[in-house]
Amino acid sequence: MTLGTSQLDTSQPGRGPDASPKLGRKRDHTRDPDILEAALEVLAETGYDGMTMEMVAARAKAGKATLYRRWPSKGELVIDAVACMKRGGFDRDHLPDTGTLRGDLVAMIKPHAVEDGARKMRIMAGLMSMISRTPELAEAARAAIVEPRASANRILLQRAIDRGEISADCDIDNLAMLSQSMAIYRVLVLQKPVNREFFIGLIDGIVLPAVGLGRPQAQRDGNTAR
Amino acid sequence: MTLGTSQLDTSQPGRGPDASPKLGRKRDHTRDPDILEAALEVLAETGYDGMTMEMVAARAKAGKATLYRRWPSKGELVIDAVACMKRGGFDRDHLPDTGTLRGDLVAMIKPHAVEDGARKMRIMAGLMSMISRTPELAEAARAAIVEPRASANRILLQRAIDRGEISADCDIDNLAMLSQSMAIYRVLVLQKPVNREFFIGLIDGIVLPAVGLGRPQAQRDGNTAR
DNA sequence: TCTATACGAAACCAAACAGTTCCGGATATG
DNA sequence: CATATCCGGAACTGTTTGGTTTCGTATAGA
Repeated sequence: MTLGTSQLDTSQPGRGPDASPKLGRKRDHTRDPDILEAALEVLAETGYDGMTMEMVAARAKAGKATLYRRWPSKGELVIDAVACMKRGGFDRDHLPDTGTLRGDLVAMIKPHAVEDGARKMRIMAGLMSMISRTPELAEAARAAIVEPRASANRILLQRAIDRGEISADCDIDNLAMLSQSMAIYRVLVLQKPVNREFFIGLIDGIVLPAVGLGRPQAQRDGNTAR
Repeated sequence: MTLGTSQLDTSQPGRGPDASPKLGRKRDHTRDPDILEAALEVLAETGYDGMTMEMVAARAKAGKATLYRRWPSKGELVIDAVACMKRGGFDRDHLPDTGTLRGDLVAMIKPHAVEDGARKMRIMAGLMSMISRTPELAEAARAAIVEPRASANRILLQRAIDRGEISADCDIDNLAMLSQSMAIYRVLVLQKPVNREFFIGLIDGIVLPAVGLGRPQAQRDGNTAR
């Protein structure tokens, strides 16, 4: 949904129907961003079940009461935190446009993007146990963590088709998810680092060959080391 | 679910020569297989943190005391259960050999294998939260759940290379993990079913094109359709 | 300055759960 | 039958933790 603004808890005594407080501080939940950020950090470090509200409160230098004033439960807080994690979403207009598919794909692998991706993978790992039991959370995670990159890849591939670089028959949908899938697998299952070389290897070893661009043997060194 | 003497662990028949008790019952932890099986079921259904020893005991129609007589902790039980989950491992000698890579890959997609794979995905999901904090568990899960299929794929690809069907340059390692990666992603993140069509689509849309066999529009009809 | 409000800190409560202990019963051996 | 062992079930303990309440305080508006 929208930011962390669910509905205000109206359990405070004597609140009038008018929502605008005439007196006292009017700033409304200033600490929300800090708390959400803290929740994401703890989530990435300990996973959903290992995470406690006290950890989040301590990390955000807040009190547990503040958390519960704002979110009715731990689950809601996590959903909100994940949903608010929109940063890193690739904007349609800021996508690389190098003229070749390989150039575009490689240009996507900025150090910042890799690092941010690793963080997201860790968050995703922390969510895994809960994700299969909370469709709402699954959707939030999908939209915030993996969909941005997948749709960016989809756009890049579509552009390559439009300019005639690759065939229109290509399985764009699966190809767009490929790097994310393999990255999750690598981090969560193989427990190996996801770095630039890994992505390059994927591009040159699978994606480009799969779209008929062959293996660009001259333009880089061997990645299929065994 | 109802067990009826699983063939998981054959530790009870031939007792060692040394440890033979002279009196009383000599059956040694007969219930172990049932308990391990129950642990896997509960694990798949509720995840590691949601799983309780009482659930496992109840499912196995055993007492909690029996569990703790045999395993020192919940963690140890889970590690053992995962490690004992060897079934479904593809034997090197029972792999399909149809003469073509596509034939072999498609032959791997038996209904039983798909169903079993889905179960393993669920177990893996349940383990996720714990897996990053318990290297021992991570290794057990990798060896029991994903490695068997990956290595089977590797063998199939290698055979295709050996017979000259595909180039030796292919990124075998990544290709062998591809279907597993995409399946995990699909089940856990996309929450869509992993069925035969999905795997066929992967083979025809990505794997075969990536190894230079092109898209087999002519050789098989109706398989790549939606 | 006064006042209402949101805040952080800490105490508190109830439920759930890992792990333990005890006991009656089943069962195989002698 | 006697005995030794293992089992299932249930009661019990101690701890953790989600969630609540209380209270002193900081702050912004009147």
